Amino acid sequence: MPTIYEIAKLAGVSPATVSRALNGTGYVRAELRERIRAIADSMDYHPNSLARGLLNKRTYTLGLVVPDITNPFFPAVARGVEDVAHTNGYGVILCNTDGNLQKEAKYLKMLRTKRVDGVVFTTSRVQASHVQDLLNAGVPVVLADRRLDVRCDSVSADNVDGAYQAVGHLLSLGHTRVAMITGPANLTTAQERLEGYKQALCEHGIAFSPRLVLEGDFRQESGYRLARDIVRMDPRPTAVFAANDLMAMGVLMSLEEQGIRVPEDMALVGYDDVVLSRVTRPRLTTVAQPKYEMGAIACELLISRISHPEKEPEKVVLKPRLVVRESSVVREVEQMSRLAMAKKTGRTGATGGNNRNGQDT
Amino acid sequence: MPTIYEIAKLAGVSPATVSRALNGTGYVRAELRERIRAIADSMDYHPNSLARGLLNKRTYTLGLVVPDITNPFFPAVARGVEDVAHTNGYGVILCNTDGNLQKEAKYLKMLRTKRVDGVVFTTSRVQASHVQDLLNAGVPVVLADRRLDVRCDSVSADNVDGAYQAVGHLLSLGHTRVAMITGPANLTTAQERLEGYKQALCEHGIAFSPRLVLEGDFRQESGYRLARDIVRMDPRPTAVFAANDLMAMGVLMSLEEQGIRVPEDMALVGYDDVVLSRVTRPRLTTVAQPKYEMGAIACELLISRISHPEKEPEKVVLKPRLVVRESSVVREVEQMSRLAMAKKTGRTGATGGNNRNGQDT
DNA sequence: TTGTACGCGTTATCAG
DNA sequence: CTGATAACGCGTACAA
Repeated sequence: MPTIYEIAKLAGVSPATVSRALNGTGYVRAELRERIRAIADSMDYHPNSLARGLLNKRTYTLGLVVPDITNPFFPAVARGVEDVAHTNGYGVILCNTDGNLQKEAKYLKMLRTKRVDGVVFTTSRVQASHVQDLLNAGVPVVLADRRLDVRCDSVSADNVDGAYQAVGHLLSLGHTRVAMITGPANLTTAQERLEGYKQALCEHGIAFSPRLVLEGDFRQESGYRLARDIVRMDPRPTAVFAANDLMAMGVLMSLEEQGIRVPEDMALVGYDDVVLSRVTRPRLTTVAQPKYEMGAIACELLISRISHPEKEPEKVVLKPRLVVRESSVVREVEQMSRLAMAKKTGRTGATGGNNRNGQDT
Repeated sequence: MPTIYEIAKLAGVSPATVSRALNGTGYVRAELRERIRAIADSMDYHPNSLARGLLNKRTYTLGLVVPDITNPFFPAVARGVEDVAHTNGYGVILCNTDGNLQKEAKYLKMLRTKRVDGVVFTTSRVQASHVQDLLNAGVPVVLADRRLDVRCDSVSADNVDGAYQAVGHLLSLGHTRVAMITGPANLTTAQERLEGYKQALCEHGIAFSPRLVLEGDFRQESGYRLARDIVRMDPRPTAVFAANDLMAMGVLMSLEEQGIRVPEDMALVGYDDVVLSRVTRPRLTTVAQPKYEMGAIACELLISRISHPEKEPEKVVLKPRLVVRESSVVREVEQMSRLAMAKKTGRTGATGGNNRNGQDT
């Protein structure tokens, strides 16, 4: 690994001049600068960011803390973070905590030792104190998709609005008895989605009935199980809103086994727009979260805060988007558009190349 | 950010002693060591890895280059890499190249500037020269799931064997006319899977017929389109082996639309075991790749090479595993086991908690 | 057992 | 326009 000293020697100048020439900072005779650059290139010189960071207290490295990158929600967020980071010259260190506080603590220690310039948190159960410690130490933090009672920037999606859109959609199709399968009552996302359900009913002048609300656990099996309870209700609901796609998937399977047609006999809407929801039969109407944008905005907030440590914290709330597919409306036109789509594609890739812009559209 | 100097001042000793006390290196009076540690803790001291790295030429940071973390294949690999890295005290910088060589070059420049101790490559079209440059610069490289004519460590899955298992499975069920939809002919994975198909036929004494082989592009649409050609063949094949799950998914949709039952009228096997294959109707028989293990082993190889730069390169080849589900065999028992599974689960999580060990099982 | 002093590679400051 | 020098935080010979 060559250093500016060796380059300086070869160029017959001082290290300081090499530094200036390479960084374009300060005055260097144009011709000399070119010569130095050429020499640096020929030596395959790469500046040492450790030495740099030691001096200017900037590492151009960020930390990204997720529970598990393997969980389908996070790759899109991570991609958003990483893209913005990269275009701004930052690298991103990935941390999988599994929601384990000790692991989280260990990762944070590593990040601090590496002197990262900031951290994006996307973990479900963050320890408020962990975030606070970071903040106290002067390390900027942005929370993505998490509400936490800490004074820092954050991005999240409006779960109330998402659920409101979903249920509003069903109600405007004429349904009047809409059952809901919620998530665990202690999670804010679940609470907010229930709230949206209530608001939609209210707005449409339909009384809220607690008996139509069943608590699931965000896993497929609970949807599968609770669907049977819904079918047995008297009078039977004509539509179901599941607080996430996994549970909706379970509902779908259960209904199929019971010979109940979707959407003809029972309409169904999920939440999250995981890839799965595009390939079920019928394809699932659902609420898409702007995952990529969440990551991207989180990273923008972070980078902006790094240069302005004292400005007021921003709380960005993104709007989710209802994606109407086949599980909620009887007539459909998607079939044609899908075929049209297929025509214009020609890319190949080892594991099925995809493109991020197609992620949430 | 406190330094050992400030700690030294408070403890009334020299910085060197603090360093020794904190690192447990060299002799320090036990009582003094404890006192120093206590002071360090109270000051929330974190060693500066930049200064350290500058000195010992080790950053304990690795680079992970993937085409796109959003592509369902890579999170599991990344998780494998990251887990092993973390347990060995390394951090991992994530790089998404989108298969774009210029982006790749830019990332590699960043990684070199950051003086990462090594790099794991998992990108589909790696530039051999990029890898070679790294190697020449003394940066250890491990290739995961990629064959490349470069002298370095690698891990990959045996695609020939996977295809061989898949087709062997169909043949032993009594099928004699098995069609195959391959991937792009220029990709080694596609070539190898075709080779496995041929070997299985050969072994079972069935002549290879080129007319039964159709070239897809690893995308769902090509499976959808080619399925029609297969149905029109005379005599019609009774089974299809698709070189990946996405194409198998397309086949499934097409067959359903044509009123051809799977597996009764036509058996189907895919490749990759993406999550999707678990929720289709019927669920897809497929070949599971040990993605997590690939990542984990890649990282182990890398770390081991970092300490032994001169040892012979290792080429690890992992065995894929056939996962028999409903799309290939008429009688099924999975239904029950699924219900049994459901009973013993109780975890919750904001976005549907999952666990990585369940990834490939 | 502890302290002193140097160097890792850069850049910023100050002379020249 | 260019060069010398100090400093960033740490670990480690070497001296005490």
